[in-house]
Amino acid sequence: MEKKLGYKTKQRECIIEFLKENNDKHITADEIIEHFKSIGNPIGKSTVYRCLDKLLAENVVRKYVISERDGSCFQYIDKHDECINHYHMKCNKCGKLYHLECDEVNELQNHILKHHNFKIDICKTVLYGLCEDCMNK
Amino acid sequence: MEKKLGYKTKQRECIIEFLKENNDKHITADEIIEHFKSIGNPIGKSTVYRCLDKLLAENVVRKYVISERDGSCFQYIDKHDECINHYHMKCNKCGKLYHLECDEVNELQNHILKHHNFKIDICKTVLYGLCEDCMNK
DNA sequence: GATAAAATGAAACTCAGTTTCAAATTGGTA
DNA sequence: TACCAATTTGAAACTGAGTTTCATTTTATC
Repeated sequence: MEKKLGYKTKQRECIIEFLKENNDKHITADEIIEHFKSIGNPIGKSTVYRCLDKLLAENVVRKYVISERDGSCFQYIDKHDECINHYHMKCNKCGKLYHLECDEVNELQNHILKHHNFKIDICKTVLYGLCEDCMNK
Repeated sequence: MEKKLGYKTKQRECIIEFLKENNDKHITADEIIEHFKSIGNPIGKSTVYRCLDKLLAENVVRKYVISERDGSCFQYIDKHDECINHYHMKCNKCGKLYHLECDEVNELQNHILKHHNFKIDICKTVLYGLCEDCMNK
């Protein structure tokens, strides 16, 4: 078993560190670019995008495609955290993002896997609809 | 009750007609533009996009955001057809799109509405994951 | 230190979608 | 029919996320 991790570079380490520090948030590529520019340590656009692609392939980060408009979000995967079992629900009207943790909903995954032969990727799946606040308006 | 339908224009009628004829497919804005260019009756890009926005607001068409890469898809809503009760599942690997019709899955909507106060919009929601073929590779 | 493989970054590009604005079309109304 | 305001059109320029190119730099290894 070889590890094909490629070379360790300063840029890569910086990006990982930044994502680690913010692993309770969803961070966009642009936010990474802006952050390093603002602290006087700019990292090129293409480097950031390429690095994120690699980190995704290596399972170091999760990618969320939440907005039609804005860019994809990334989140560092903490080995200790088991919070991969929640869905995202996004309101079409106000744009607010909700986290849905519910055993019954998670059961759905097993159902779809068993009966429809499809293995759902919770991270990439966003349930769109109308939130309570917007329903009552 | 006034109807604020705006003016009827040739372009608008052509686009509606084209979507009607293809209401078993998912049509992108670009496909509309190409179609009318190819038959020698070009419709401007901005007109197509604006028209689709309006048709969406008027509930004449449904909009699907299926691909990260390609454009959104539109589908004419046939009044007689009740087929709004199916989800889309998209394979992360091969990109293939599957239609999921299943009472048990649809039951999920009620559950989420009752217990989590969120009204899921089936059309806009795409379940991402791995399809059978790609799982076995 | 020399070397090959891999990573960087500036710049130019792609592509879906939006904005701008002058010109054309629509649906009244005199 | 002629006129008019409101609306729609479309070419062109723009936006913004993400990609590609390629010369230069960095990395790990010998």
